[in-house]
Amino acid sequence: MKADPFKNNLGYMLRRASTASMARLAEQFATLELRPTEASVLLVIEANPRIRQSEVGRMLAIRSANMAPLVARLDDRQLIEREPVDGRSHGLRLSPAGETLVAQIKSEIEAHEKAIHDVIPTGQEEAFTKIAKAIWKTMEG
Amino acid sequence: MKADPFKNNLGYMLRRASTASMARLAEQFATLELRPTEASVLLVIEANPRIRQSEVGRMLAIRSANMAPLVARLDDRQLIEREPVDGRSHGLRLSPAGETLVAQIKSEIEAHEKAIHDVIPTGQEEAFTKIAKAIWKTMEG
DNA sequence: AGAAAAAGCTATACGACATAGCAATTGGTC
DNA sequence: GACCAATTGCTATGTCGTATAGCTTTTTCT
Repeated sequence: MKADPFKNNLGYMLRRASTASMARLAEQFATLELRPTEASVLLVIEANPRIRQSEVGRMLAIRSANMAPLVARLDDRQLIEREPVDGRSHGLRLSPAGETLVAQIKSEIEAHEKAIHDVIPTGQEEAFTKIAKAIWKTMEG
Repeated sequence: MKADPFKNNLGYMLRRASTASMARLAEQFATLELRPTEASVLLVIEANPRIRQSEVGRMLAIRSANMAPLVARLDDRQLIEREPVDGRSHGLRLSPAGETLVAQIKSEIEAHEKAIHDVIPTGQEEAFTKIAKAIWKTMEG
């Protein structure tokens, strides 16, 4: 047996947990021909009809340079519709096909969340989530 | 203010926490001209002198196809040395320069761990780490 | 009116990870 | 001992998320 220098290393556990969990989620979304990032964009649009893509990018930490082709793909697939808000920006909203897809996304995410919850000792889910959020907010920026 | 569909979403918080924390760690390592993955490989080698790179890959979940160029870089920089173990594999160990660098890596990681710990309510660090590890082990494979 | 900021975009690069396929060596089984 | 399967290390290549640089057009502020 080899010595593990990352035993009980908080940052390392966080990374492996996130990677493993995202890999599994990506598999789920593959059946919808969606990547996790695309799914997250669709969810934000659904929750905020007519949102500008710059705003979506700020919420999800996706730069405008990366939002552009991403949104273009969703538009090409007719999952979203763009309508001008002013001369420089579009408001995004889901198309009917997008609405249908988001319903499936939500169900996949629900299953995914449940799978994670099942690993956490009862009563500690909220505390864990809060700490993860605190780490995010503290470490970013 | 926009509606956030990921409010209290465990998987999403995990991902953002991990991304933000890794980005900060990568900045720290940049001064050493090291990427986090390279640093982790050096730590495993230090903890297990003469380890084969296939074994390092298994411990860190790095495939042999990706290990090969990674280890080659470390060898080019003379941070590690390879000695034949049998006809098909090398044993890896740190060079003197590698030892020096690992000391710096450890100090960076210590600071990083402390920064995360400071965000967690006292007494909950261990529980949090344990849960992260459980999520990793459950979700992977 | 002019400068600064915001929005969307293209081109391009990097880092981590993936698959496919290959040569050489080792191990297990008949 | 011969043979097949597994292991090791490797190249080539693709994907995904993210990054910077630079550009145009439009809006906002002074």
